Amino acid sequence: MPHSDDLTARARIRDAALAEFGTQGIAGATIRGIAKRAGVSPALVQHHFGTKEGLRAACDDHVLEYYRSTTETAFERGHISDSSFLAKIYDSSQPVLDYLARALVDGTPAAATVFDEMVNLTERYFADRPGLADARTRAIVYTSMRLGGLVLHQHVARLLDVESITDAGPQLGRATLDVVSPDILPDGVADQIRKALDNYEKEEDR
Amino acid sequence: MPHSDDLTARARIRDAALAEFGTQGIAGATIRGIAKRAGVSPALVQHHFGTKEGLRAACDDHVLEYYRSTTETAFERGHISDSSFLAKIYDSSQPVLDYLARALVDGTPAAATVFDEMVNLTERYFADRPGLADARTRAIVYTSMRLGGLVLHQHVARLLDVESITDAGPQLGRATLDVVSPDILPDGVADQIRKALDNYEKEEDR
DNA sequence: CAGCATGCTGTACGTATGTATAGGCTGCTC
DNA sequence: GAGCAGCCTATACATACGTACAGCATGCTG
Repeated sequence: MPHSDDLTARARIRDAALAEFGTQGIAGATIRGIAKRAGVSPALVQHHFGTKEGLRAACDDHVLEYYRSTTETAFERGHISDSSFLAKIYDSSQPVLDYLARALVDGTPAAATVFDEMVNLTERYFADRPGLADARTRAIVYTSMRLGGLVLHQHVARLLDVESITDAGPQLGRATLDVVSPDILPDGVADQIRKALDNYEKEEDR
Repeated sequence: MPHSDDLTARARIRDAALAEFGTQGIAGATIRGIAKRAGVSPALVQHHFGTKEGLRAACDDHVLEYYRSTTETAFERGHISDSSFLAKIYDSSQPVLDYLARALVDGTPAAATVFDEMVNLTERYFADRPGLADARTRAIVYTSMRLGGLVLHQHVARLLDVESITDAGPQLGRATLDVVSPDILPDGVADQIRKALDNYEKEEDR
């Protein structure tokens, strides 16, 4: 599905850029490398996006819009349970995930925005659970922890001996449930997620 | 204390490299930039470390040795409670932390080793707690989560409005206690950490 | 004091990279 | 069919980078 030939060249370049930025880092990626991956000339990259920075900004826009649309549909369907929402993110295409992980470390504006909005969502979602720290700090720590698995995906995948962490979704979901305190989740959500994980695996077995 | 003039030029170059690699990324850092930061000529960098890759390897070695020595002293003192151990890591000098965070994402050998060893330690430390996932996967997820706060330190610091996350140690510690399930920690450890945090703050107030 | 190793610098070279420019091909409009 | 706009390429250029090399000062050794 990804990288199909029926995409416009512009879209193919953007996808290639996401992948290259994601795997090589923003500084490490090159226009020529991106062009090669997209199967076009380096000059076409410049034609569509102007400069490397412009291309990176376009990637930022794309990831941000992707993030916004997924959270929005999650909201519409009413089940903005934090986990299903984050599951959406993990269902993103690999290039988008790789880029987001890198962007969070390289400090692009979109990554900062995604982080901030996730913190805001989490803070609201967790409501007023009692704890040692204030709700805001807890939301920040929780978000950094959940995204940690994304940013460090290569190590998680390596130790689990899978190609991509998306190949170990339920396993990771269960372990996450073990690690995260049920006290900070709204009542009943933990059970809800447990059931969802079971159903997911049943469907996969068919 | 860091970056003092009484260090050998070789050590100053290494520290400068840690900082540059950490802030700019490995591909983004340049020999010239490192030399400038260290206050030496670019040629001296080459004289001491040969190539950029050699310099990076030296940084890897340094971080790995730093990590090993801190975990070792923690072992010797008998309190290899995971948290105090991770607190040690967070007490590392800023350049070392920055480098480690980048190295985990850029995928250097030392970073992979640190990750693996932390997983092993965590797995042993958590012993045989019951849970949905196996102990190994839980250790992997837990480690990725804890290191997530390190790798994403810039966003955590930004939202907490502090210069460095080391300026918010107890606050982050408390929030972490809120987020992490007490069930996976050995009995009594949560209380232990709580007390340690209180003592730490008392000492700081003096 | 001659010889030499060590730490350090200045300069130079080849290459890769971002970017600018000129031009070609296709398909549409009048 | 002439003209033109959009998509695309080939070539060229300036810069920054990693690296090689020759040389200078200092201090130690015989």
